[in-house]
Amino acid sequence: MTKHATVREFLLQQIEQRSKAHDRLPTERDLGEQLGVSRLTVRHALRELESQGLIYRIQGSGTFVAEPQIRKGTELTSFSEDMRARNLRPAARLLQASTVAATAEQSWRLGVSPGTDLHYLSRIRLADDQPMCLEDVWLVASLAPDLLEHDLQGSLYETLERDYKIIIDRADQEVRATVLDPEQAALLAVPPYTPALEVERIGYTRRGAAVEFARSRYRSDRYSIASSLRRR
Amino acid sequence: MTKHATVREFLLQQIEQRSKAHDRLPTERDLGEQLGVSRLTVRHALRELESQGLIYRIQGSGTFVAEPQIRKGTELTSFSEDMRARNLRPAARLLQASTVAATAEQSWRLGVSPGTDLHYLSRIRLADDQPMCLEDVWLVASLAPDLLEHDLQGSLYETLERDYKIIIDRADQEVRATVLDPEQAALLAVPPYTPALEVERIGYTRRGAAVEFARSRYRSDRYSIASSLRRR
DNA sequence: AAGTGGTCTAGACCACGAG
DNA sequence: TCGTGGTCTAGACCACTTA
Repeated sequence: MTKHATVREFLLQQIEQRSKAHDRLPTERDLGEQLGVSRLTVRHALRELESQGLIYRIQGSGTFVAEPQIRKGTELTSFSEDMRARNLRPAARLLQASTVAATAEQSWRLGVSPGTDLHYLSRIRLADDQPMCLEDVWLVASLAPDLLEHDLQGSLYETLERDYKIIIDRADQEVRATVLDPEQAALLAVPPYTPALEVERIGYTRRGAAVEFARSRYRSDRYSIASSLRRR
Repeated sequence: MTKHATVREFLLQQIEQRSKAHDRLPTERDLGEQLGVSRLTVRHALRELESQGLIYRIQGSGTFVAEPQIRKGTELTSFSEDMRARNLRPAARLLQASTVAATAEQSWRLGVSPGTDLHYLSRIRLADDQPMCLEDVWLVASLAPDLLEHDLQGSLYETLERDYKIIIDRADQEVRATVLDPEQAALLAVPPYTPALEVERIGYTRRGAAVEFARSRYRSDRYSIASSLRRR
């Protein structure tokens, strides 16, 4: 536990338990003296809280508690994390799992040669046992050999981290509106041709190696993407 | 121009003109000595570049140029800024402009009393003269009196900033998939019942005062939302 | 005029990665 | 073992807000 983490936790307590929106927090100098750390350490903690949208600072005036926001921010989450954050229980039903050769499009997106082995998973993702989205994932097979012999009913991100020490640290994502064809609609238990949110994602490690390409189609009646945006 | 801004600009030059992805940048100590600033100032600049996804740092190893990402990050932009970033020319065609009394839902979202005066704008937003989205906006009238007498064919955010010194600094946004009814489809020049991205946004000032509530419906054949996400 | 956050310095030690 | 980024200190001055 670093010192700035201690300061951050202390402030989180204050904010959540003893403050309302727009309450003034102690000055940086006061906090440092009170907690026995330097002002820079206090500022480090405040910077983190500000980037999470929990506080705002006005030069010459002070530091204040922000109004509660709908969602923390726009951060990368797995389906399982996303559902838990919505107080829903995530699960998966495996439709198909195989190893295939990368098509031209897939190899381009994943930065590998065409024909490279990819693990392909097709799953229905469930939330509280109700169908939430259809998910197709292609993973670079050499990074996760024998993946298909693991349990594929749970969080792929957690399996990759636990069994292969692969952390998806960053992703490029594209969101668009689409409609479900009759087959897809049947799998999601909605009428044919209802609208859906289509999310395409390429996941990378911190070093920039592409690991997965995923395409998910979410039921529009049960799913929307909420986020807090900030200027600059 | 602060010193860390100078360091940041220097590094941007290096990254854009003399580097490839995964090239190693000079050490923090070297940069400080070379540019005549302290290590903390260098770290400030590096932190900004890291948060923009332009570099990544590995403790014990070094600082490296990141692979180019599809979009900078997820930041709050006006329609006009968004279109310009896509190399399209933004415009607006005004359908309706009036001052109305806030409904229960609107007053709740904007944090004002029901019945409060709101400016209502209904516009077709164009990109290179082609319809891109339908936009309905409600603004707290007391914050921007006489707004309806201004030019409403351009960027609302720029008008608010220039004429009223109001800066939308933060927004809570929700994205979902929907379909266009025949009237909406006609205005956007697409077939009825085609899918669309619906974006609802509440815009706030830095101090947390709600300024606008906007609902936009984007043509799914011309518009998608791309973003880079990061862990934590 | 006083107090706030914003910037900056010159040092120090620690945790981690690689040879 | 050595060099890297990560953390931290005790000061200083500046820019801005508020009274």
